[in-house]
Amino acid sequence: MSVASIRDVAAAAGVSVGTVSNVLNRPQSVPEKTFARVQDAIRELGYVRNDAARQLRAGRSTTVGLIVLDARNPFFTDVARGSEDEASSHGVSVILGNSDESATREARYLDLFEEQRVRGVLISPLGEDEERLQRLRANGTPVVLVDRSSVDTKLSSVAVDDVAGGRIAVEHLIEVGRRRIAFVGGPVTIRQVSDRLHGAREVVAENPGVDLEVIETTALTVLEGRRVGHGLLEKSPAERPDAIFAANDLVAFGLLQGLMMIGSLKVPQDIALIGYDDIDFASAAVVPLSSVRQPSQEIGSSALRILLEEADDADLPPRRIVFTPELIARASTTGADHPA
Amino acid sequence: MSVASIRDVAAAAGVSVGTVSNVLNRPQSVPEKTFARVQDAIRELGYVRNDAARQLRAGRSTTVGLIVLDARNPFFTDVARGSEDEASSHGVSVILGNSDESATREARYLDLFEEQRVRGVLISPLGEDEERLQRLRANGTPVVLVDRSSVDTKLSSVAVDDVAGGRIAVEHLIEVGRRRIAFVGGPVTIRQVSDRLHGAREVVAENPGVDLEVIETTALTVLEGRRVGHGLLEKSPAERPDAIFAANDLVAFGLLQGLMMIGSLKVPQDIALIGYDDIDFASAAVVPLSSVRQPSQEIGSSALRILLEEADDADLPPRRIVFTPELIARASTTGADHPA
DNA sequence: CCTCATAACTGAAACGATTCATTTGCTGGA
DNA sequence: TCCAGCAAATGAATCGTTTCAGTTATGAGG
Repeated sequence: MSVASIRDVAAAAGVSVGTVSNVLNRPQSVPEKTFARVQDAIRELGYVRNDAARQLRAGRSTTVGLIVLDARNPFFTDVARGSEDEASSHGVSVILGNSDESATREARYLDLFEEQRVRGVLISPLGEDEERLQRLRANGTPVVLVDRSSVDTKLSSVAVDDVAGGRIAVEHLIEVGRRRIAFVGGPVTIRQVSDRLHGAREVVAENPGVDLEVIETTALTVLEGRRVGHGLLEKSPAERPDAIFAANDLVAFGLLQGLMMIGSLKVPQDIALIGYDDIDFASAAVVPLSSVRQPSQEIGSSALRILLEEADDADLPPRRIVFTPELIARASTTGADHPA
Repeated sequence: MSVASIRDVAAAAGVSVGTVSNVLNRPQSVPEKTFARVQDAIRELGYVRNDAARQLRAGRSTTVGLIVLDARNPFFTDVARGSEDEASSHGVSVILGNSDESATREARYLDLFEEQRVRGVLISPLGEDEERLQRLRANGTPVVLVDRSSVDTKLSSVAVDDVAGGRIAVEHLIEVGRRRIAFVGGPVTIRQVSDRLHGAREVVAENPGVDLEVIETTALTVLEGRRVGHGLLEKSPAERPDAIFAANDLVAFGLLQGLMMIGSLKVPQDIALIGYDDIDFASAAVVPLSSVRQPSQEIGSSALRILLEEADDADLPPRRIVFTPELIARASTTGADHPA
């Protein structure tokens, strides 16, 4: 049951292989009658293009590779979704690799993509080591960094401005009337965390009368959030913050649990709460959670667009796109549309 | 800057292309000195195998395609992980497609995989329509269904026994001393839901003195769970259930919120609660949630194993593997290790 | 009826790796 | 010295597609 080739189709339709190829790739250049005859033969034989041969001849594939740090992180699935949609409108396919924060896995996917001669690579890289990526780029495979700016300026990148995100969150808290603000998150060695904190500090500095307390956690998890929330219960209303900016939504969830379920503080009445990332669960929390949303899909689609441009013109200068995140205000800060 | 080919390597090392190919594919058949010389040339030129040419000649690729219904569902990411790990130990790569429950996207990925002449396809298909998959199989590409048993018996499949899962959950509730059990979930048109309910009913029928109340929801969401939980608050201790089996963890979360945060019932003291899927958040809930875990990674790895066996021997009879899920008992039923 | 422009079609060459029937180079035994 | 036997290396043929220079058919204009 070996599969039909273009030669078989040509024979069945009584034309040459060149004509079949034209039907496939330049349909408008073939008269209607011939076109139909060839199409019939294709259907008859169940012919399916052999991508390997196509690619070998063309020297390039119509596939781009995407390597993400964590395939189950909603941020990355949205990025993937954005790039896939953009790709399909250009007749290109995206194949996804999940490095899962493992250097071995990352390297394996890079090997695979390189052997496949992909049109380009989108990657949220594990480390700061760009050597391999630079080399890839130098050999003619465009590389676009996702969610990380290039350390030096040799590679294009698409990222989000976490400093701006921190600003947005705290500006919002001030706007709804809060003055004693706590930042909860950590470790601050994570770039995203320190950037968000940095943005928060900027805004506080610009607003006299507003205080910022930093409560560092060891990880961005629900458990850590709950621990901190629990700790806050012991403070008197005067010493405890009247608003919290959590470094991500998971921490915010933990805080919500610690404050409301274990203790009996009310959100937002006693303490307003805003998270970061706007994960799915955010809107489904007991008190729907305000958050800062990153334009994940746009990140994916513009990364892909840049990639294809670089694929067409190898010596385009590298570009860096930085998106600004967006405020999603919900009941945990506004008190509005409280459910149930 | 065109990339080096095997010919260039051969020239650089002063050997024939056949010898380079042997170094690459049958290293032990090449004397050490020659091997080293060729390896040097490869490194020197930065030679990378052209997979397209390799595949064209070989007639088959070393890639298998995996199509999942929802790339952000932890169940599927675990399945993917399981198959990737298994694949890499066989020198095979997995490329992932996310159909996102869209027939168009599913079809697009099938087209892509077919043109790529993948070694086989793992798929959790959208509908019951297996025609296309049967055809693929008939043309020599093995297909293994994931998380769905084949309607007729033409295709191999790997799935989980949801009836058994329902049994396990309710048996556990009975074991911890509960007698008035409620099943919360829906719509029952979802096969997984009706199977779990079916298992629950079986166990109740076998245990005199145990009652089952079915509370159907319109979707398996946190919101629906919270709505039901809220409703239960109005019932007197005598009429309300003393245990709830939620059709999945999201519903269980909602119930937890409705019962504990909006009302003031205690879990598990007043009502024991068990969910299904054991999602990440389950262990991070205020009261860590008991759940039923599916062996997702094993599903992925055995699906891949079957696939490769069928790829090697095309007329192996189709197989169906059914896994039994596993109980994960936590505080929401046992009352143990309550945090904070 | 001829010429010539154009449309339609043809088919050989090329892409790069693998395979395998041959050739080359050695070594030891007679 | 010759040769059998074996290891090592060779290189042409092959996979299926695309491309493009070249051939054939068509038809308009004279």
